[in-house]
Amino acid sequence: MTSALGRPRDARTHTAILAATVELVVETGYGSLAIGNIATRAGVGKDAIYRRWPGKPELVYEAVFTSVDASPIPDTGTLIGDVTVLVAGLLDEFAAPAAAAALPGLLADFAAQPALRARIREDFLAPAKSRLIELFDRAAARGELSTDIPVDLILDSLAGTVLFHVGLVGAPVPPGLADRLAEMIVLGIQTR
Amino acid sequence: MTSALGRPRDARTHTAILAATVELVVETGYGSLAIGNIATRAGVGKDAIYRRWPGKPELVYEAVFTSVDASPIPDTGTLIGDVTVLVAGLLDEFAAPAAAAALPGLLADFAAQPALRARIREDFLAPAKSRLIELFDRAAARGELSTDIPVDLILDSLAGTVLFHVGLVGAPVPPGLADRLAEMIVLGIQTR
Amino acid sequence: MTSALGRPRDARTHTAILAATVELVVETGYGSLAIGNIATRAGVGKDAIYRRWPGKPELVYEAVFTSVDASPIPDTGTLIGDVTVLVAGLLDEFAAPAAAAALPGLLADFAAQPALRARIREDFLAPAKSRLIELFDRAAARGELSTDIPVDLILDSLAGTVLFHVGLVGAPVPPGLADRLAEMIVLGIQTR
Amino acid sequence: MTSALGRPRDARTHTAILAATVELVVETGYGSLAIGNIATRAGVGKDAIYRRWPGKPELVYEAVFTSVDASPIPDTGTLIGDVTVLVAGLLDEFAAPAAAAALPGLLADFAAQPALRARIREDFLAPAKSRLIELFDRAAARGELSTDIPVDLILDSLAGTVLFHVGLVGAPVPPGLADRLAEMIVLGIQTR
DNA sequence: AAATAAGCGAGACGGTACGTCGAGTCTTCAA
DNA sequence: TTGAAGACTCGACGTACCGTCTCGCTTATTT
Repeated sequence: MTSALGRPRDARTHTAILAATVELVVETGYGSLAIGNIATRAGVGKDAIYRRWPGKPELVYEAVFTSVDASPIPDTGTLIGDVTVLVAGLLDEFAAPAAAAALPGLLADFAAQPALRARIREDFLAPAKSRLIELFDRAAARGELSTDIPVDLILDSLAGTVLFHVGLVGAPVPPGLADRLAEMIVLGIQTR
Repeated sequence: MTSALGRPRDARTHTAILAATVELVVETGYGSLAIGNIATRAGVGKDAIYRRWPGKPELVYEAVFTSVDASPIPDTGTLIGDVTVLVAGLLDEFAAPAAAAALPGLLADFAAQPALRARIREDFLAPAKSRLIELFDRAAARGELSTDIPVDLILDSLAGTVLFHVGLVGAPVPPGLADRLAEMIVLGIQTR
Repeated sequence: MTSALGRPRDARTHTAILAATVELVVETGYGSLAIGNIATRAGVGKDAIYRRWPGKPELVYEAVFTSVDASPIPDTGTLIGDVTVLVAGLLDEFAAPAAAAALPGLLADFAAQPALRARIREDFLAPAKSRLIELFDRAAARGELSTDIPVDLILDSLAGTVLFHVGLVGAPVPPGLADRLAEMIVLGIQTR
Repeated sequence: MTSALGRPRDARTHTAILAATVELVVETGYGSLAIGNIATRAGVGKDAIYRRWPGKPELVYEAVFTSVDASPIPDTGTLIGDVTVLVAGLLDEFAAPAAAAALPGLLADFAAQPALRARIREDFLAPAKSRLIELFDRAAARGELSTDIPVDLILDSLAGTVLFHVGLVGAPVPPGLADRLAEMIVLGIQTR
């Protein structure tokens, strides 16, 4: 059991850094976000940041995406209902101001480093995939679906579509987007 | 007709800059790509670059995406065939080494600037949309399709899926990806 | 006899360059004086300047010091009177706006290049020395002076004092400066 | 008493910068002296220089003229002796390799900026003037001198002559220069 | 008249240095 | 050991001039 030696880390420092990060990423955008500015805004030294996170991508990731897997797996009784809830959740999360501001740059930095690239798969895709599989298993048990489902393709489609719309097109999310996207994909795979 | 005044710009300089950009973006990645290094590699002064392009995003865009709209609109006789050809074209273009290396960072920079964000819509989405509409019109004429088609949603899905897979997941493109994606989307809209 | 081949140089171009140089050196100072700006102000190409002068120092020198040796050798009847006139002439010339603005930087550039350094001696010191010698010869003939006069030292003193005051101290020239300087030096050498 | 906050400036960095400046100004001359090269030679970042000095003139001034007022006020018993020592000191200081290399360009830069121009008067002329006044007071007490002495004129003459000779004429300093200059000026003012 | 040749304004060209900014690390004192 | 402050090296930024060059055009002399 490792006991803490020396002065313990201050939780308020942690909080202040994350809060400052969220504020600044909205104000200046991810690309113009400087660690030094975050430190100043948080009333903190730069080292206090580098002591906790290896760099900007990891810090922003933690600051912006806190509740990724907090939401429970939906169970509405129909596949299309479940997928709609899932997509709506994605949209909610990615369309938030800080997320929308951070996403393109953040993804670019993650994509550029193999080590971070792996985290996209592990932290984001893998849990989402297991959720999807559960939905499909339930749907198959109800007889809604055949068994050989291209889960990876569906995952790429759902996430890619949402990210593309929110992060790159930059347009506001139209009302029925989640419903229409879920319907299209589910019909596409149900029809064989 | 205004005749050119002063010494005209050297086409070889132009070419050398674009070539050096493609080389370096593959070698170092978009984020580490420095204008000064491009200039040195091209045997050119930095001014020669800034005279032609306002910044790194515009330069890389022109260097990497040259033949966006060069390919003819496919006409295979079936909607699913046409869309497959379209998606395969997207995959070919985005999976090329320079494009794959440049894409995430490039999209981040474009997304960060409203002026550039507009260019995504104008230079990329608008032409793609008109192509899609033509395919759908032909399909509707053949009776393959009803008339109220969510073109924007389909566009987001096709482009988003391809970009997500190539740019972020970073995995090699599996053999049948184009066919399976096209099939899923087309079935998804034909059924409803 | 070499006859002029091709189009002869335009005298108005010459004039315009010199005029623009004088204007700009007063407005911006010697250090911030750029050949390109002179060309623009004169409505002229940069080559028209480089065709006539090797560089900024030579151009400014010609633009600012036109009438160096135009004034006649003074002959007032007394040595002190002659030297006073000489010093007053120096002060007039060096205190003019363009000259005062150009002098320190110009001298620095001349001093930095051995080739130009020689021109200080030839174009400026040598003629002044021969003038001084004539004054001293006349004074010796009148019995005002012994014969072994340290002409070089006197020259350094007169020129150095005036340049130091005008160029570096930057103070306005006090009324009796020429008289008092001439008196001090002449008495200093007459007493021997 | 305010205690120093943050990491204190490293004295070795300071020293290394000044040493590199002296070396380079001798090797390349003042005009070709580049801040970036000084930084490289000193093994230091450019910021470390700009943090301490506002620009090249101030840096070179501090690097080259360290011991301006270190020498004690001479007291030889006669005015001419005292002034000779003073002039010899000026010559020694200005004829040193680094000083001779820096002087013309340095003076030009100082003269070009009003703020620096004032420093010539404050840091250099004012102390020298008070020294001169002390010499003259002692001489007057000994009866060597009348009381109304044009101190400013004498200062301009001594400094101007030395600077002109060393900085612009560029000739080596002849052996008896200090004696002869001091003699001329002192006789010039003693004779009334 | 045609050929030749230099001058001319405009501006592109390869360089070099500028002064600023951010990165990530290090060093001080205080808690 | 944490923490705020700020100095440290490094590297890229975008700009400004340098002095040269390459255009189309003009203005002279020579054939």
